[in-house]
Amino acid sequence: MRKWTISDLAREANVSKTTVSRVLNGRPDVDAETSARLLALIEDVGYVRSARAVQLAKGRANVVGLLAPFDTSPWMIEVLRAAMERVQATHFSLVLHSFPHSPAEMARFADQLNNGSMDALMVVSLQQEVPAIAKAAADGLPVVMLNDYGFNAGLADIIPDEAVGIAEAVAHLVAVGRRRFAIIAGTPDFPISATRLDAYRQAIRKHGLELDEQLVIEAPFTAPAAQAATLALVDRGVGFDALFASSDAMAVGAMRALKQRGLAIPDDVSVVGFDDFASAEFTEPRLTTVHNPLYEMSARAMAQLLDGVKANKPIEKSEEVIGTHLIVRDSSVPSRNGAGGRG
Amino acid sequence: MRKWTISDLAREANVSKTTVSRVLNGRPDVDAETSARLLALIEDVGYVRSARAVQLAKGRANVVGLLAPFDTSPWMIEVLRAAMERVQATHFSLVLHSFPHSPAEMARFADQLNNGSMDALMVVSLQQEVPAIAKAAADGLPVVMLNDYGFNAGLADIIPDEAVGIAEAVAHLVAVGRRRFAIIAGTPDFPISATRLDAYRQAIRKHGLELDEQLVIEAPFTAPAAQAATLALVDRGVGFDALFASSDAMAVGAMRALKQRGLAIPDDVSVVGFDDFASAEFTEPRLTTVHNPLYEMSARAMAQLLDGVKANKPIEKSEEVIGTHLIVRDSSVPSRNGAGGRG
DNA sequence: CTGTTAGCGCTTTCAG
DNA sequence: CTGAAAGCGCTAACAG
Repeated sequence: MRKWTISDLAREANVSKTTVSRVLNGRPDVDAETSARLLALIEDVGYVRSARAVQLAKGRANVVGLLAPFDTSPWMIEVLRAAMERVQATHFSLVLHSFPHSPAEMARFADQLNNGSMDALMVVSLQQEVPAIAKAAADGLPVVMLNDYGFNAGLADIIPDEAVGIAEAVAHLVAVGRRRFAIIAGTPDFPISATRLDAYRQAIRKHGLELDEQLVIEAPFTAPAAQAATLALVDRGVGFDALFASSDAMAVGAMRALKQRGLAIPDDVSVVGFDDFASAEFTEPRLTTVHNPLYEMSARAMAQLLDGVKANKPIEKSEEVIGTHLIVRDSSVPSRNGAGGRG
Repeated sequence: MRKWTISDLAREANVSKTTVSRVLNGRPDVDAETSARLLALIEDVGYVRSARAVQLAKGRANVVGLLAPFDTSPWMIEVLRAAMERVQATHFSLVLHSFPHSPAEMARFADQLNNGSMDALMVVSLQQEVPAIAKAAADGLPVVMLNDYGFNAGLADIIPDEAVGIAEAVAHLVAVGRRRFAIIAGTPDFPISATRLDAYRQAIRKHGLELDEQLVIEAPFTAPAAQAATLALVDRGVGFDALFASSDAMAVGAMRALKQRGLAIPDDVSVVGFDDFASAEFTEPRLTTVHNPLYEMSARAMAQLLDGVKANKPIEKSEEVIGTHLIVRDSSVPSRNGAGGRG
């Protein structure tokens, strides 16, 4: 016999398909002897339930979709790790979807949203309005966004509380004696650029200091761009002893520029980044940075989604915030320690 | 009407389900007018085919599974990128599976292998025998391994040709004037440790030189371990001017150690790594390294798998090799350039 | 505790 | 060019 089905088992054991199904699903209302006999047979012939048939009959696929920018982002691995761990503890599967680039891809994705191939959806850093998603959510699909920053109104969104970690960073810088704060801010096309800049400015104020606007410079979120910007910043001639780069990649560029100008890190300038990607361990010196809680956010999103599926109800609009915190490494603590220092 | 089905469409349009199905599948043998009318209706009511029903009827899920170590490996993103790109060009989906850690997880995975939830499987860096996979493959499931190094006999495996890139690296080191070669080798529990060490040794021989066994030291594949090993190596007092670290992470540790001992990179010692992960751009100096062709390997594997599914036949045992090459950055070319140099 | 009878929504011979 | 009928393999009332 090629592949056993529930009917084969039923015939072989002289019971009905229903009974077999009950045993398969561990229902209590089956005679112990019958159950044991069936289980033995199942084991014996190596029967395994057809996932497809179950899905059709149950009207559910036990699949959560993950829509994310796999093409670019190295930090996606953090999101994946968390999602996988949560999913693996259940009977769900995780299926990946890249952002649809062409209209054709968008159409296919919209179909997937509605053809029952997923029971829930997690969307990472979309940051653009996609009506098909909102519609699916309105039709009852549990959807949680990560880092959407309000682009898709009405959907649940989970974002990091960047200000907390940045405030920690500033407090740390003050504690090690820094007073002249500079920042490589991101470009205005990303919402996070302003968020991080504002948080930095506010945090500095809380310490009775002021962010000198001459020490603010914008750059794209890449190492080379930040390097150029930092060079320009140093060349303005306005001294600074603390530099916050709006991302780890930018921090790398900034550190290169500082070294180029003969400034020692951290002795002349303390550098702090944002993200805490794996690479932060590999910079020289190792980078002090604000941990971006992608893992935690993803875990949280997945928990909400799985709950949503189980409860069989959509997820309400909400904006959940996950705290960030500073990871102190070697790029920020000068050896000759200033004011509040402990050196 | 809540959710349109093929029957609803048939009734509404006064045709049979069969005809609707034909139109849905773009079969040519349908009256043009009927077809147009149906298409209009479909568009009109926003009908979308149930993926689950199609899958059950067709006996195929159009899913390729990806079994991989998501918990640890940052380079997985490369594998994912390639796999997603290939998959997105088709009507397949990619579903993720983490390595089963407990027997229970293994049992669940083995079930998935046989319950029709995937039509093909790609396995990354498993490097341990998993009979369930071999069995599924024998039963007709297309399976391709990446970096399995023969642990699962009888299955198709794709591996990098590390020797090519390492030979390039050695040639490069010779060209910039290096003659005293050292290596931080991996520990023997990983097959790649010996592969890389041997390739290095052979390459050096091809240049009429010899790898001094005093300049070989083993360490786990991490930065701290490599740092300690490098310190020990330097302290042996046997001079060297070129150091090959068996991974990028190890190279980072090695560079730290060299700096600790007052050695300049690349002027005193040229450092070359292996992997070319994103972090290689972030080291100081930027790391010259052998590119690990994970992306290419994954793309190749996916192509084979999709072919296998389309042709509806298993994939034969094979060992495909993908070339590697050297990426020259700043850690290897000394400013005062030696022998074959071009400075 | 167990079986009967309908589906789940689509595909596919086989006739016409 | 079109339709009837029989599945795909399992679940789920509803009776007993």
